[in-house]
Amino acid sequence: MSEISKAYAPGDVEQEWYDRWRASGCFTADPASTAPAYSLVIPPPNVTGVLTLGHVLNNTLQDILARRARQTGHEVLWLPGTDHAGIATQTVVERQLRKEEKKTRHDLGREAFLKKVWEWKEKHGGIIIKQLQKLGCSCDWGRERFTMDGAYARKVQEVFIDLYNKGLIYRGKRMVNWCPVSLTALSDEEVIPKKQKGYLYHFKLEVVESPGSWLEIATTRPETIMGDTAIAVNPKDERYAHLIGLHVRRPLPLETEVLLPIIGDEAVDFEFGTGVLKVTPAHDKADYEIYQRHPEIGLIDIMNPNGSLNDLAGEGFAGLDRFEARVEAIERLRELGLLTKEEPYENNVGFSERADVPIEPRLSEQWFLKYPKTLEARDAVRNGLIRFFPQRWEKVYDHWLENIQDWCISRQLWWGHRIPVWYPAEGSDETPRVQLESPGENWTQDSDVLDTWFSSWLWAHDTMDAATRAKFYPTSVLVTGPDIIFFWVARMIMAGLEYTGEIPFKDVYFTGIIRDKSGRKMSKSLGNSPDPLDLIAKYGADGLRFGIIRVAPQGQDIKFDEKVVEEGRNFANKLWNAARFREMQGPSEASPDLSQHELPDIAIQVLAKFDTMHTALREAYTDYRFHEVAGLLYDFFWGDYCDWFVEAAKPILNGSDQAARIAILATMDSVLSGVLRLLHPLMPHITEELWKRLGFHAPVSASGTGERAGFLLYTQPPLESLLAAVTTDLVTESCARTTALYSAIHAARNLRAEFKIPAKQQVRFLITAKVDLSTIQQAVFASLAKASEVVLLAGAAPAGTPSVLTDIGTIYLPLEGLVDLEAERKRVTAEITKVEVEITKVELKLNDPSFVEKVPPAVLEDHRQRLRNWSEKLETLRASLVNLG
RNA sequence: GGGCAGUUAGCUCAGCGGUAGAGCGGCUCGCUUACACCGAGUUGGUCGGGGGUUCGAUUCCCUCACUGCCCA
Repeated sequence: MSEISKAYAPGDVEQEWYDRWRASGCFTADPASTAPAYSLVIPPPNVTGVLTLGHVLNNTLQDILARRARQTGHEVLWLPGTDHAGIATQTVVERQLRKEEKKTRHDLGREAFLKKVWEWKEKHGGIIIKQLQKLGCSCDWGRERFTMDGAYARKVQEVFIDLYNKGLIYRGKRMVNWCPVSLTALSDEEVIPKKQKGYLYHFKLEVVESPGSWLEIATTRPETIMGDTAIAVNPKDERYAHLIGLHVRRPLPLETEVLLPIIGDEAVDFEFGTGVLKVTPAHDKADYEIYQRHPEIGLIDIMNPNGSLNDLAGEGFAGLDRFEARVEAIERLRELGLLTKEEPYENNVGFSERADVPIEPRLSEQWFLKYPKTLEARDAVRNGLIRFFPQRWEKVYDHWLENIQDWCISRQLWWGHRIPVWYPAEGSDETPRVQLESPGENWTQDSDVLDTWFSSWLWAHDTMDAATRAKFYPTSVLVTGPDIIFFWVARMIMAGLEYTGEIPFKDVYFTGIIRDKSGRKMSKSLGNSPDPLDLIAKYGADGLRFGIIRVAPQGQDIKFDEKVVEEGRNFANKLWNAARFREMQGPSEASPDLSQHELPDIAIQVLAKFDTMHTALREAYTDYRFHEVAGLLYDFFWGDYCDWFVEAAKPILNGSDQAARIAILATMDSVLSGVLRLLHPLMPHITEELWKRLGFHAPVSASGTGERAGFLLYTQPPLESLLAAVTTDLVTESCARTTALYSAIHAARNLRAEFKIPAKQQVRFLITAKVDLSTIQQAVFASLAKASEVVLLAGAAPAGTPSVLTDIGTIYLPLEGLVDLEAERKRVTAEITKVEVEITKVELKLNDPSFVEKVPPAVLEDHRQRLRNWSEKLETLRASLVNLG
């Protein structure tokens, strides 16, 4: 066995194991396997994407589930891939084209441009995949999919055709969310409302039929005045109702004189502004609805697709950007003497998710989908067929489905799945056709492509071939962020129900969102998003994984601090060194038969702690409490095993009792082997490495013979209690004895510190024991309390000796004249006061008749015991105070 | 405007009806042959405010305040 270095260096270890797993086909799912299936599909990251901490969290969780499932005997499929991210990818390539060739996509033409995008994808599109591999993700890479793959893309178009034939897809001229930068329509879900500080502009208009009476109007968008076709008031509003039917003169553009009718519409809010609304049907969703109720007012579109104003906006406005036009409009109103007030105002403005500019409501011809299977999708979650973790997202999901709007699925882009609709040549009698292939010459295909989500909603099933689907669909669980609950989760449920007749997954786990130290969302522009690859280089993938999981409680957002990764790295190092320590004691075995040994109390205690931890861990897995899994392993291993058991074991390992020594080593092997197996899903590389280094890789069960058998990755966690061979009575007693011993050691160390005994200095302890102390227990006490000698006394120690009452008896620290009696009296007196307070608290409860009557017997007994303990302690303290004179 | 989270030690967060916990930080010791990416000890909290239910509330209910997110 090679010697183990002092500090764990993850770099090479992680790469080597990852390569070895892949080379041995450990991640490859076998549809022919008879083992129960466990499957998940990756939420496909954007091909233009690079790994973020959000991906780290999300994919580590999936990897944990996948690896845990393999260890517990499942045939696992974790299917990876990326999506083509229509807008994002097209934007990236267009930018590159502009920079390198000073061309636009129109200069190249559709076909040549798409060729460029594919070239870009082949060259740069795999970055995030490589990064996921660095993280240790055990995806079945042979099944990697892309939403533009031939077969998948064909399926997307077939679905369009099918839904069209079912009458669910239609084309229509509607108000849509228009992105003036990407020059495409967006779905409602792609619009992010942001609070914006601006102004509410008030201006007044004279009523034509009633000179001298003015109407004051409040608006945040004076630049759209040229598109106004009416003024609306609420017919129930007594201030204005009598004006309905009259007119005002529209102030802009100056050169065109237009009279706007004053109309009545119930939708007008009395409270907002002045209660008088300018109606701009072509540039506001609510106004468009008013127009639909009052079509006689007409509509005027004054904007170009890029957000600048067109000729209809009139002289001085045409050609201006919408925000320049706003300034200009205010100026004109001021000049006309119509502007009455500029009031600071904060409102919500919809921003384009991708381009991060305010969207423009715009009337245009688009394709829409009436969602299929909405009722079934709702019921699936309502009835618990699909479970959400945390459960509260069910309400959000339900609410969205209840108020669902048709989905605008067309995008004015080139990169994506082109809409399979064909139009006949102009002048032809033919009607458009919806089909995959061109009907022939002179037919032109719809120039739009489909929303990227219209392809990814098929991800759960159309990424699989027939055999794979037969074995692995529906998938077991989906791990994703709550921010795409509508974009993806809900739609995937509908698609699954529509096209497979089944739910696509049984559980959905929603992760938290990773924020920076001060709670801000991570973003490129803020520069507050650390590169996970840097973190991996610095702390190892295992350290990063463990650190993040340990601070990621279910469904809570995470404030990220590099410190947590450092802690993960430290834990890896602790594990490494604990294994190193074991190695120094001689050969180890993976599954020692503990029934062959007479186990010392401390061994039984640590094994019992392991069993308790293991039980809690199994429970934590059942409802996806990963941070608890990490916490349980961390606390057990660092605290119970390293700090206490290993330290307590040292005198035995160095002692002459060979039977005890061997029993301790067997205990260490059991615990280490158990911990490595349980920790593997969280920290795959280091555990696999140590598994091998400790020689545990010899078959654990006789059955394993395949290629996978030698790997920890395919090794079952302990199937039964490590203490199966020990009677429960003995376990209880051993644990009680050990707990008493350890707390006595703690008290003794505390006593040393109180009297400022240097850590290095060995001292004599006297113990008036109230229990039998075995040789081993005495040795452990001496070793951990750094005692030169432990003397068991029959009676009390000499007057003036500092002491402490513990569960094993009174411990004295004889200091022969070194004790400052006054200081010691002070210490004891302070202690007495504390104990008296505790006694008062317990007595208060016990003296309350209703407490004694109503409380459960166990609690009552607990309190009585507490009183006995404190009283005993008080007596001892009082005695020692007397003792001090 | 509606909904959902959150408010616990200096910081990040667990706990959620019966003596307030962890990690980090602070302080005091210690490079003791697994580990200084460490060990020992210690400090530190009227569990956001106010009501209520209960023998008992950080934990359940109501209400208010602030913070964040989602949907209008």
